[in-house]
Amino acid sequence: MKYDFTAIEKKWQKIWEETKPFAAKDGGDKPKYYVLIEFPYPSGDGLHVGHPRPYTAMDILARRRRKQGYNVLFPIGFDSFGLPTENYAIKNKIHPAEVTKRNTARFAAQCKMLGYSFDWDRAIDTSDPEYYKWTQWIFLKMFENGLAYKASVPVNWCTSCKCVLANEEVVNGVCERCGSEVVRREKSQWMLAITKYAQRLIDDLDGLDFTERIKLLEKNWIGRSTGAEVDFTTTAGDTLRVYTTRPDTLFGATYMVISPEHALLKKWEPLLKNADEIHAYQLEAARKSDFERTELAKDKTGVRLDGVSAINPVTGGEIPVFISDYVLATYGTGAIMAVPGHDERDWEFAKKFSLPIIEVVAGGDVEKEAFTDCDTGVMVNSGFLNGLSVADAKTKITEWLTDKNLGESKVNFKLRDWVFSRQRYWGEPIPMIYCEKCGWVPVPESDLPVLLPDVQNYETTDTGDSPLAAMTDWINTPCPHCGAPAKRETDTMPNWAGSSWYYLRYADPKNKDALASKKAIDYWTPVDWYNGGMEHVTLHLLYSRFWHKFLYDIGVVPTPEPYKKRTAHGMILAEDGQKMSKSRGNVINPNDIVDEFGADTLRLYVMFLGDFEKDAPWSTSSVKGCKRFLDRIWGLAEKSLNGKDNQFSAAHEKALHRAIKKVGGDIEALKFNTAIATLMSLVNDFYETPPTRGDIKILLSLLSPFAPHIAEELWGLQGFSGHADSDKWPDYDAAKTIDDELEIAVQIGGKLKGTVRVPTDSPDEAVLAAVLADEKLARLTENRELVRTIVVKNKLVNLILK
RNA sequence: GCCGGUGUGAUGGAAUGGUAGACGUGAAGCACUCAAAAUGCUUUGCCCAUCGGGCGUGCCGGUUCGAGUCCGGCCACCGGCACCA
Repeated sequence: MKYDFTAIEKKWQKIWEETKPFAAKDGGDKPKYYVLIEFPYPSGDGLHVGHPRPYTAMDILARRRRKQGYNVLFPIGFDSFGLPTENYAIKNKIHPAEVTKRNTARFAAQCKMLGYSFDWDRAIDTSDPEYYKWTQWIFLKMFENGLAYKASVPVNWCTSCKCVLANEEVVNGVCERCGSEVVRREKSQWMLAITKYAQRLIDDLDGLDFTERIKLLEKNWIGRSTGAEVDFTTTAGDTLRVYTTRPDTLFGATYMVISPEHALLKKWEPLLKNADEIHAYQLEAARKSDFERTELAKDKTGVRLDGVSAINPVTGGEIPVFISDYVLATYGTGAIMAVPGHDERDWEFAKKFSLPIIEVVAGGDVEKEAFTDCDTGVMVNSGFLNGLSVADAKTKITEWLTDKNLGESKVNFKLRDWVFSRQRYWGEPIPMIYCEKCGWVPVPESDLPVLLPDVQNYETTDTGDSPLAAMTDWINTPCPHCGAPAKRETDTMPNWAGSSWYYLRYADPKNKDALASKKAIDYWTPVDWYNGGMEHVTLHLLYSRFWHKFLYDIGVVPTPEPYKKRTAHGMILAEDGQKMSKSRGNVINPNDIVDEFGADTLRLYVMFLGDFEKDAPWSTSSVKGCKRFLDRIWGLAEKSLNGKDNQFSAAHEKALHRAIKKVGGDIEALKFNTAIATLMSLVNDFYETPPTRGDIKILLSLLSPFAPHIAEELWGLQGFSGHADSDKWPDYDAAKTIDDELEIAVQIGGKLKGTVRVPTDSPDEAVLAAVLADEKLARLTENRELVRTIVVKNKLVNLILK
């Protein structure tokens, strides 16, 4: 009989659909294990061959855990709110909800085609009102706790489309759609105070089993720095507060720079003799996009404030104040003290504007370049700090500033609060109402969800408001507080909202009274193993950790962290080594591969093609190697075999024990490629010496997480009891993985000269005797004095001769 | 510029400081076949060669009995961040 993968895969998928062997049970005797993949965004293109890599990996893990006796939760859902769907809907004039329905159906069918052991009964959809009701509820809780606030922040504004653009929509400083200029503009937006959690988001990484590169990326992104805030008095009378990480260099501060957006500029306007020039500079800076501001960074620009200067608090000297766009309004206090001797940017600026450069840390040549080394320098020209190391000077000056009430130590983060408003239709409505009298009033919990109304036109508007702004019937609503006429918020949430808590909903996806029951959350969370893309580490992963911590603080979840373990997969590249993308036309569709080779082959291949954590190019011609492997297994296992079901043959006993150990260990270490190589070797052995029933049973049991359909089919054909996917993961006997006799490498002076065979665990003398008994090796040692012998047990002998 | 990562046969990739190249692809040969495909078996890092020997993991050095692996200094490529004071 031929290996008819199409029929076999359909058969088992139907059985799984009907008998639901992968449905998770809420409770029971077995220990729980929660395996999570990043749920897909159901785009119109369907699954591409990149999706199966992480999905198959986690499916293998989930299937192994079930065989190990765990109660496994391995859920799936759809992150369906978002811009691509909305744009597709606009282009094709189909309602986004309709588009979502079609796309999710297609994705689900594709996932089923690949035989994933998801618990489909728990499938969720972030655009389902029953779901986003709770996304809105969390937002309300955040508002209640002072974490959600409305603020005016700079956004990308297209001068022609008259609307706000996402950063991704700004390409080389111009609007992606119309090619016109994009400027920064202040706009009132809902914000989430993620910065209040910055310290905890860093600290709590320590206790988590995340791969190091993930932790590092999050830490760098949050960007903690320690320094001090220092007050400078000005001739205008106001205090100008700066943030610095080098308070030790205060004596070397020869000028100050404030950002063009700094609030004091407005106040100081009457005092400024060159107000026009400053205005022009401010306008120019505003006109520049972030992109230009950083690209043109090499050449420093700025304008000196004519009419206001500052006093250095330690020297008492009067120093000039500049505005320059190299100082960011959004970091620190939006103002800096400039120490050109010890900061590269300040040095450049000082050179350009011929400002004095004072050396306050000895060790370099400040006339040639800024000396920024903190470890070796000694303080000079710094009054009471002279002679101290940089570290000691930092401590002393900070104490001094605190003492004199001129400043204090301060920690800053690069992380900014999260801009949470989108002027788009296809997202969760932000459940807030604006009342002239009461201000922003939250929608009462009992009125949730605030349903996304049906609109005729969901295109963006000329005014930059959400398409919802035209829905007067929907907008106008009485104030929940005083009953006066009021208006709903028309902005929606960003696509990261629904995915920030979805793993909680899986615990209890149909709950109508809470985002999930306390019992279900206590039982299932935290997620035991979460795998996803590296590109989500600084967005989704961070956002969801933030939300989870908030939910922990208000007593909704029992742990401070949502995910115990996080790993990340590499991308599958096209055959040319480039990223797969529709525009390059190099995308591989999994359906084509499944049609030609079968789902089991595709699953094997995506796991076999390289190191799971690294990018790897696709190769259609290599896929057939995996198909051949399955064909060879089929050839061995479809016919009737001798032997007992639960006994290994003497010929294969060692190889089997080793394979059980290796495959299990490799799955845990994400080394799926070598796990499959081990199985391939085993099959090669079986072609040399025919296997017994017991041998084949183990092979199928180990294979079943990787290629579940064929394993199950052959299991049945052999008449083994039960199913391959529920059969206990086999145990190995460490003693039986060891050979009786080994080949020992023989080196002379560190160079490999030959090998000898000796019994395992032979004493050193026996090994040496074997070496001398070898004619060739003995000849090489003739007439030479043995100076030293190194023996590595069961591995190698190294003879050092004179 | 800063922070990561990577560099191994024709090729995708294996190798707790201990026999480099497992496993797969490709290629060559043999068997089966009228023939081809499929399948099975064999060979396949490079150089000289008869046994055998020499050289080999981006480059240069170091540590070590022994280095793809550890250390120092380069080079190249990929990714992220980028005037964060």
